[in-house]
Amino acid sequence: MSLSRSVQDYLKAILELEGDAGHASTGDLAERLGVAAPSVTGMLRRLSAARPALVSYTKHRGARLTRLGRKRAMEIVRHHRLIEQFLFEALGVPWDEVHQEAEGLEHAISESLEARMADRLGHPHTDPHGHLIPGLDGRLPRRRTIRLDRLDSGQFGRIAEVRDHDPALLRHLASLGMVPGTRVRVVERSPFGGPLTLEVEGEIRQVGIQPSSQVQIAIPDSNGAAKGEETSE
Amino acid sequence: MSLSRSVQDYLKAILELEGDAGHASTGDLAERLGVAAPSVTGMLRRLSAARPALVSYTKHRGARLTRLGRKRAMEIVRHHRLIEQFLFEALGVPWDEVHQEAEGLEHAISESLEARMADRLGHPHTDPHGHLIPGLDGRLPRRRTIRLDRLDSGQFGRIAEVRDHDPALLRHLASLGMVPGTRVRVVERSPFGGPLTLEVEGEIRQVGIQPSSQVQIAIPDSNGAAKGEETSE
DNA sequence: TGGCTGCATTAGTCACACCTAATTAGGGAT
DNA sequence: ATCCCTAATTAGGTGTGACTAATGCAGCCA
Repeated sequence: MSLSRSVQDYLKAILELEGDAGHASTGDLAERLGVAAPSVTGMLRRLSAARPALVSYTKHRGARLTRLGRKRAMEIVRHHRLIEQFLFEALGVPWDEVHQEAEGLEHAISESLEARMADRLGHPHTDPHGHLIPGLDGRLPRRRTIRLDRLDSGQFGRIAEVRDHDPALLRHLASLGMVPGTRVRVVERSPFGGPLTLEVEGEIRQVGIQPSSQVQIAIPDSNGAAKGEETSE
Repeated sequence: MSLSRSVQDYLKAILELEGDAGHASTGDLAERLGVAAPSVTGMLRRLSAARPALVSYTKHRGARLTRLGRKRAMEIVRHHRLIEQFLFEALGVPWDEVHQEAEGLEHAISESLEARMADRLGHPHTDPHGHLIPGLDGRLPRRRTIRLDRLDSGQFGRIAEVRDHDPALLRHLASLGMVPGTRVRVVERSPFGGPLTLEVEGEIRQVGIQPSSQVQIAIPDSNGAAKGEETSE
């Protein structure tokens, strides 16, 4: 039983909102998917009524993915991120465009084509925005990150990933050299949501609080796996 | 105004049937699209009622594409064939699988991604089955071909293109070395739909009438453009 | 505890694209 | 000219996924 395009989009959106808030509310889903709230209620009812259920849903209390729903969602995310990486690496599509392209292609690609792409890319672990690519089993390694705007003055770290929905934001970040892997240091935090002063690749930059909140900084493993990188400074 | 996936599939099917028979009948469309005949009638009514119309349709008389409909259909065929060529050349997808993959991807690819793929491939003129790829303007150069099973004994020519819908046929042809560009000669024709005896790359082969009918042989230009090839024998 | 406010749900439609069953039209054979 | 057969159309219905308008619930503030 294959899932319709709409259903796939709902599952992916629920997965992402769950990551942010623990559950996906009707309103948030409606906004993210660009549909009216009643459409969301209707879909959640159907998804939770299906056997086996993909979503668990209680009225007025939002939705969560079931184990199976999460698996399906992860498969879609795998498609999406592999496609992004392929477009970026193999075809040179700019990193602010790959998300939009992948949004359509993720529903059209076959498993065998996906396998071929992964092969060609050497089975990458991340997409162009630094997001981890789930394995074929739908599982992801855990990775601890912290939002750049939550770092204190003087702290530093390496950019792990950036939110990919807004092309303008991505272009802005790229123009500042802020791509995954880049090392940044917080020079100063202005209070009350003012801009951050950062050191990026030796340059001092002012970055607004909004863009900063879209950037995740890697938290090094405590067991020293990433120690080499940290001490190379 | 973008066309739904179904509409795109109808336009493409009408284009192909028009090529074979001059017009697309309800029944033929239903068979090709895998839907019931009344569904086709309904769609043709909608397509011909739309302003601007994509299809001209008279009851019991089948459908034809309008100028605009043909343009749209050609755009889809361009997507399809470029994707086939890309999968074949850039990803090594076997030629009997590319059609099926492209069937889904053709509806999901953006113009800008298509341009990038065309660029990467050096703006190819044919797909892996030898079919011509329409230009961005939706136009195709004319090319004269004749079905292999219509060739007389002793005649020879170069394979221009082969039908791509049946993977088993494609595997069969590939196993005989019968791919676009290959030179074949008709050694003998059995009467009453018996097999053809061919010479392919120096080998003598028996080929059934059904497979032969799916192979188109190039008819050399009369002005001698392809003369060099013909006389090199 | 009562009431307000905002968010969510129910109620009722619509368009799209499909289906089966019943009817009608076209075109060749008698 | 009529009959018959096949193909196509009309009639009536379904599931999906969306919408607007109207109603209902939850949680907060007083």
